[in-house]
Amino acid sequence: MPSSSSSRWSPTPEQVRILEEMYRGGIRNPNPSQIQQITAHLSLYGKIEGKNVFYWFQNHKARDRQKLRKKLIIRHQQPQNHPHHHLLHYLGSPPPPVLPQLFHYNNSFGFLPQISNDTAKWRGDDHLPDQTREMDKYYATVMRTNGSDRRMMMMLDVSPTSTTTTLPCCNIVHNKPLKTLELFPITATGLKDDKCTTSLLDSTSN
Amino acid sequence: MPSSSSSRWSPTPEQVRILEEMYRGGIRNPNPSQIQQITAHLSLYGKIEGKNVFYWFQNHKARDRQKLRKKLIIRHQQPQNHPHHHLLHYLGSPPPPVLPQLFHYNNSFGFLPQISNDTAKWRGDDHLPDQTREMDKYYATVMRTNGSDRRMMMMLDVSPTSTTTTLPCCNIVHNKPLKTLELFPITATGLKDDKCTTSLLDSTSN
DNA sequence: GCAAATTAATGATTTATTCAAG
DNA sequence: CTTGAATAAATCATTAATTTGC
Repeated sequence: MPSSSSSRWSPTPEQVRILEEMYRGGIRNPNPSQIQQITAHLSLYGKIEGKNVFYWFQNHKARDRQKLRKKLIIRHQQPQNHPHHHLLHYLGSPPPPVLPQLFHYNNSFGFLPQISNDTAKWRGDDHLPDQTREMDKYYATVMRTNGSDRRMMMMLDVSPTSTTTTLPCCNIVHNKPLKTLELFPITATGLKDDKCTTSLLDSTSN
Repeated sequence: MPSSSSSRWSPTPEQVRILEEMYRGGIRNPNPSQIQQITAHLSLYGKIEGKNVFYWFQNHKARDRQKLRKKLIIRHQQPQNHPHHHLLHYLGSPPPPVLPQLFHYNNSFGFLPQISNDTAKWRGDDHLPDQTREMDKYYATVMRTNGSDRRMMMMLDVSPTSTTTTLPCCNIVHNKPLKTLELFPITATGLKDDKCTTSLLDSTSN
């Protein structure tokens, strides 16, 4: 039995492999659509939920960075005044400039690796085209129940303008019907936000 | 339309008052149900979304604690070796033991103030009663759309045990018919057979 | 070989910090 | 300057590796 009590997700090797590939491909902060897609895809290889994907990326990114930091510190060996640990914030993984071809998931999925807007945030300066943009940020908290029962929820906000009016339950806007799992033009169309499409490498500032 | 561009929520005085009362009443980490309720209630006083409530509590707690910390530091005035900011972690607000009567919201809502498990975690030592608990943790994703359109979703996890097939992508399971907003398990990210995906998504292969 | 006991990894939570609108 | 929004760091807790004694 599926174990009445697996209190935490244990990714299968395939799942890990795929996730790592995506990570290397440039994904850092998958947005909800991406999470959905990834989850759907990975669920072919074993039990998985959206939150697992979310957490995986969070942790992976953090630990990746952590490793790098440690390395550097050892390198320089200056124990004296290592700064407030915040100066090292963006050390870890300057999101890959552009994803290499590694990312063959482009084929199966529709999304580009999306250079996470870690450094480049949407500076709400530009007047975005219009809709077309789907979603940008997310936030997450998970609560657990007593024994083994967990659940992850996403509550659709009653959109401010349209007071309710139906929530299309599948609020995802699948534009086109596709085959196995694919995605719809999420992030679409090169909006400023996820510049994965157009300007991939410019920023790199820091 | 309400301002094509209000990029962030501005609570009305009433909303703030109520939130503060709840905070003083002991609420620190409202769970999704609570958030729903609070949101529903506060929406009577102005535009508001679940995530706003969530963030409000996060920020309020953090800043409350922050203030206290600052005070203490000034008090002791020992600039020399103030610790790694972690020693002060649980300084801020030891959640009120039990909420005083302040919390008249119990009347209108169904939830108890829930002393957040800030300090006291369930160290799986105690055998808790059983079910009766609703949900403890939640995870939510907020996505924002271009201009003014935002949506926050909570997707109910398909509970691990019940492998409810079906889920035609729209299987709404309103357990509780709340008035204003309802929730439903969108996307069964945990299931093997991803239902809605099959028919809905397209390949955007481009 | 195999479990119990330890340790290492890593999934899941919480807290601190940063960014930016108003 | 206040504070809503978002992200990253730190922490907790459980599972998987592994070591160890038999």
